[in-house]
This record gives sequence, structure tokens and C-alpha cells, in this order.
Amino acid sequence: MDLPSPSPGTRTVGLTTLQREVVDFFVDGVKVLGLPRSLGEIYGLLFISTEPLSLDDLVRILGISKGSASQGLRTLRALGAVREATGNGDRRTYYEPAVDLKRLVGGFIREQVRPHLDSGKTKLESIAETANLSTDPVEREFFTDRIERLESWMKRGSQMLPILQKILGQ
Amino acid sequence: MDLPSPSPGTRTVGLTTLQREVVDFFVDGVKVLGLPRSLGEIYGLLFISTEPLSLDDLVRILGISKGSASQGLRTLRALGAVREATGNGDRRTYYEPAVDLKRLVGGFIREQVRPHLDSGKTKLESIAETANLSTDPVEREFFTDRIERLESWMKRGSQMLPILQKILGQ
DNA sequence: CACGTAGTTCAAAAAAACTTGAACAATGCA
DNA sequence: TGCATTGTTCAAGTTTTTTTGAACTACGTG
Repeated sequence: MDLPSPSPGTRTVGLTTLQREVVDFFVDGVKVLGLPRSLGEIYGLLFISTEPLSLDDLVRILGISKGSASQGLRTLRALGAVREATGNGDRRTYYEPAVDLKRLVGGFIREQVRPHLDSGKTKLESIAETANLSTDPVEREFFTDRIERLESWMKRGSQMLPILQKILGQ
Repeated sequence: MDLPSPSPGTRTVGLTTLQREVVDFFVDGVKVLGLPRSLGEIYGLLFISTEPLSLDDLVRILGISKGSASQGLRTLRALGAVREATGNGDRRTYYEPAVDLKRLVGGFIREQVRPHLDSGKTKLESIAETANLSTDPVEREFFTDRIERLESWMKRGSQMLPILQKILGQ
């Protein structure tokens, strides 16, 4: 139940200077990845907390709504970016961050990247069919060429992912 | 001045079915990258056009405003995703897409990824200073540990980029 | 098994991002 | 130089995304 101890720096609104800085750091980070700010706030605070925090802690310390916190935790769980801390003789659930880059990257790829790659592949098939309807042979060759290029991009993208995970995972 | 020839498929609003499909494909694509829809529309149309197109063509065919088209072309130019087509005995500028993945990825990294990595690095330095103000040694060790982790993440991210470019570039 | 607290849901409000369009600037041609 | 046309800028408007909060469900304890 203890609040994260607010030693270093002055208190802002509920957050220490350090907490504020780390939270901002992650807010920027998730924005780059196209995720909502609240995810960055929640993950950032957990990341710099010595103890697991409950939904209620997040609401209180970050000053966000229960709805945001609940929704944000759900997404972070789906991404594998937080896990429930075990063994607090307490009714509520406490969360701690996953701090292993491999896991984080893996979750992001699984939840955010793969679905798009897959739907892209489907669309590409449909595009190829449409292009085949072209009657002008010169034009059709041009279309085929472009579509093949897209297919090659997608393929390279897919090949990229495991390599990326491997390198980042160490 | 010639419109892209609209052979395959029925006309939608100014776009052939194929054009519409390809444009949608890229609209989705740029959204994943956190770029505005108009960029996807413009690049997508150029990508599936046999001839270079002018700003005016884009406005007319896509049904977007001159402002969007101008702004979108500027960003695409900055990303190195389009280039001006040379030698049309004509006053206006015509554009064609860069279709080489290496170049596209390189531009994206240069314009969108690097700046964030750099500003992140700066922020991290400030965070490290703040953490050093902590008086409790146990807490300070925890902070230091977490910050080192962040630094390692950033470093791996930076190492990643050239590898990525190399693999995608072929 | 009833009460109080934890957590979820989702319609409405707020904020952020994108697009428009009209005024303006630049360009080149006669 | 003056005219016509291309291209840019940016405040205001629109759309999309995110957050809020109140009603609801789930749960566990006395």
C-alpha cells in the first residue's frame, strides 16, 4: 500500500521530479510507437517504482481516471509489458513492469505489427487480382511490376522481425 | 498533363478500383508509421501511376485540398519518398515515387526515428542527474539500475538502425 | 448472503491531429 | 513590367483519437 517514496527532487502534482521525468520519457516513447499517452504514463511510473502498484495507486499518483488506468493496464497486459505481482496478502491486484527488452519488443510485434502485416498481405492479393483485369498489356506489366515490388517489401518486413527480436533480445 | 489511364476496374470518385485499392493500402501503411493519411494517398497514387503527376493532378484525382497536397508533397520530399521528374517542357513540377526500399527506410529513419532517439538520449542524461540527488542509497541503486537499463535500450536501438537498413537495402 | 471495495464498460466530453480554403508569394512568359 | 498560373502558409474547421466518469459487474469477507 506504500506510496513510492518521493525522495529525489521536489514534488510536482503527486509526482516527484524523477517520476515526472521518467513518465515523460515514456510518454514520448509510446507516442512514437503510436500508442496513447496514458500507456506511457502508467508504464513509466511502474518502471521507476521500487514496489508494485495497484490500479488505485496509478489513479491517485498520476491523476488519471479509473477508466484510463483500467484500459491502459489491459493494453499493457496484452502487450506483455506489465505483469501481476504475486503474493500481496491483499485483495487488489498489484502490477510490476516487464523490463526485458526482448519481451517488450516481442509483445509489440505480436500485437501491433503482425496484424498489420497480415491484413496488408490480404489486401495485396486483392490488388493483384484487380490489376489482372487490365486489358492493356503494357499497363498490366507496369502494374505487375509494382505489385511484385510491394510483395517483396512485405516479405522483407516479415523476415526482419525475427532478426530484430534476436538482436534486441540478446 | 495526361491523367493516369483508368483502364482496370470501374471508376469510383475519380479513382479507378485499382488506384483506390493501392491508395488504401498505403493509407494503412503510413498510419502504422504514424504519418497522416494524405501522405499515403499521395504516395499511393504516385506509386501506381505510369506517369509523374503534378500537385494539381493530385488535388483533382484524389479530391484533396491544395493545402494538403502541398504539405504532403513537402513531407514526402523530406523523407526522400518522392522526387521531381525531370524534363517536362512545362512550368509545373511533376513528381514520381522513390520505389527503392533502402531509400525509403533510410529517409524514415533519418527524419522520424533519429530525432526521437537523440532527444531521448538528452532526456536520459537529465534523468540520471535527478536520480543522483537521491539520498537513500538503496533507492539510488535501484534508480541507477533502471536508468542503465534505459541507456542500454537506447544503445541497442541505435545499433539496430544500420543493420535494419542493410538488410532491407540489400 | 449482504455489504463494501476492486475493476470494467461505454457514451459523452475533451484533446489532439489533420484538412481545408482563402490570402499571399513566387515564378516565368509576353 | 504586368499578367496569369503555380505553389505555400496558416487560422479556422473538421475528424479522429483519447480520456473521463458514472453506472455496472465481480468478488471476497464478515
